[in-house]
Amino acid sequence: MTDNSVDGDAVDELEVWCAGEDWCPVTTTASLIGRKWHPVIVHRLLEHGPSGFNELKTNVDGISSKVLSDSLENLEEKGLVDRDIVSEKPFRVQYSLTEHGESLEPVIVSMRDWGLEHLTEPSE
Amino acid sequence: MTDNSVDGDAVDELEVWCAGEDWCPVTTTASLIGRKWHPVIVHRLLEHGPSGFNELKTNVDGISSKVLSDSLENLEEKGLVDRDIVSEKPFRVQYSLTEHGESLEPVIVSMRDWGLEHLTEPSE
DNA sequence: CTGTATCCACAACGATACTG
DNA sequence: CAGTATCGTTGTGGATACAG
Repeated sequence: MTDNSVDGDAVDELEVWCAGEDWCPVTTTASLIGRKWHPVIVHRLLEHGPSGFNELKTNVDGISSKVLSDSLENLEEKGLVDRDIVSEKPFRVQYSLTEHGESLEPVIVSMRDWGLEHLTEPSE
Repeated sequence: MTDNSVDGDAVDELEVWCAGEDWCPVTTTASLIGRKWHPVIVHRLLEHGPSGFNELKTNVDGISSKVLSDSLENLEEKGLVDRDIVSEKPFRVQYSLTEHGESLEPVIVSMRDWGLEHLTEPSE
């Protein structure tokens, strides 16, 4: 390895960085968002910005309260999502992405693009 | 599709394509590779090319026979991976990516890059 | 080498209902 | 609005052993 410059042209080839080491960025990334709903939730937050619980629930489409709740808790633990109480009287909460979470945008975008190009028919 | 509205400048904003419809490319993509090991396996196949079972098992690092077997079967069902018997006498098999599977490269690369940039310390 | 056979544990998911 | 409580099902992961 010349010098493992992480970005830019290093992308043209998928090489080393995992050789010999016992961790791998793909593995680690997958452990954070490699779940059925996590990428979708992050995506909705990217798309719609900070959202309330039910707003998110509606946007995510098909997720149950419990699963959304679990997922958000998990994303919080991982430092990808922030939960802020914006109002006590009418109890309102806002979920938003942390910087860490926002940085996932390229990943989510690539997933979206792939889905758009290769899965135009979900019935497959 | 070089015309892809999906890439390039379209990325600056994450908008529509999911509005009103009951499917979403992110959801669908996540349902295919939104698992702990799937992206890693696909990555290894991208990196090392067609691989045998144990070769893959070694490369994936830490995965058990059962889980790898299960995952490969799942990836096959999804049309992302092909399994070819290359030799009967000394029984040898080769797993390789289908075109569909190879097309996931940008997604895997983005996951790798994100991991490299944001998770230099897996201990976090 | 290429897996399968078990068994087990636990996480994820899902539906429904219900509370503050 | 923002969740929790339950319960049940399925999926995922991991260890060990064994078979073609």
